Amino acid sequence: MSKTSQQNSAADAHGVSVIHSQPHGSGLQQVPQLVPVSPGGGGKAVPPSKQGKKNSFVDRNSDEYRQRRERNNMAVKKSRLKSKQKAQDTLQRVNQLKEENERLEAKIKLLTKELSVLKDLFLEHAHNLADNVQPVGTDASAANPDSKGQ
Amino acid sequence: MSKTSQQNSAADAHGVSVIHSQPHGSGLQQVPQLVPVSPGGGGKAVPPSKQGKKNSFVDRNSDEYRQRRERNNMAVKKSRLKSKQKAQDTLQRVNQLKEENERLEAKIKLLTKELSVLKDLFLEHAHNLADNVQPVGTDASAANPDSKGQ
DNA sequence: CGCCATTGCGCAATAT
DNA sequence: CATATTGCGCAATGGC
Repeated sequence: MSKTSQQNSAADAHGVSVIHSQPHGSGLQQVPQLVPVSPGGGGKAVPPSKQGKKNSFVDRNSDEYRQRRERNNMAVKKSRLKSKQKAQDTLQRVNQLKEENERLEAKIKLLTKELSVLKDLFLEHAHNLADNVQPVGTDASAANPDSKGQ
Repeated sequence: MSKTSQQNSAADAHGVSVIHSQPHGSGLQQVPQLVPVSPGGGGKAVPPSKQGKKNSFVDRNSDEYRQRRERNNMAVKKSRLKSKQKAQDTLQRVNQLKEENERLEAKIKLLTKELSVLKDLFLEHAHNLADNVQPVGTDASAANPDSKGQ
């Protein structure tokens, strides 16, 4: 479980790999050192003959290469960490929303209850009007025991 | 994408790799073929010739090995797919909860409005009682302009 | 052109 | 012993 290490080569498409280099050596052999790069679509493989200086091969020994690799490895680690972090945040968001939801449901329950109480009061009052109360004003329309919901 | 076989080596701990080969050739050399496995025990390096059956080396050419690798690769793909799926589900869950939340908030708004209307009616009625109405029954409690909030 | 970020992939160690 | 997970490096590719 640590990192850094060593070598190898590949052939076909890109599924290659290996690590390499470490301070303390262990220099097993190296093998080709130049590897065809890019599997490309239907491209065949290495053009038989030449390749000026920078053809389609990669010198796995070059400092350039190693540096590039190391940088990419860092980038990859960083990116993955970020990704993981985001996933975790999302999970947290879910819990947060769930809590918020419960809070809202509770509030709804409360409001509903209050409404129900008030409506009952209205009904009761309407009954009172019908049973025990008489309008006093000059307008007779008030004698109407009218109670409607919502 | 394709698979099967091939190369490379390693040294220190594990960070190796490579893929295998391909039907059509590309037979770059092979190098060691036997790789020390596990940092663990103090195995030396590859014994030039044989290795009984199971010493601390891995024959990267063995069918056993290749089969094992292939199975693991499948498992890995499967696992990653599953993982991705789960992450996506979580995201979906977030949106779902957000919608639910909006729905609840709307409902709260509505209920609050209704309550407010009813309370206003109560107040108005209470004023009517005070201004134009007189209780007729034997019960005096009806004359009470009582309105309390929340 | 190069650089960093993402992403798919295989390997190997380890967890289940 | 087999599969599932996980950390890691490589290479291709996308975006700047």
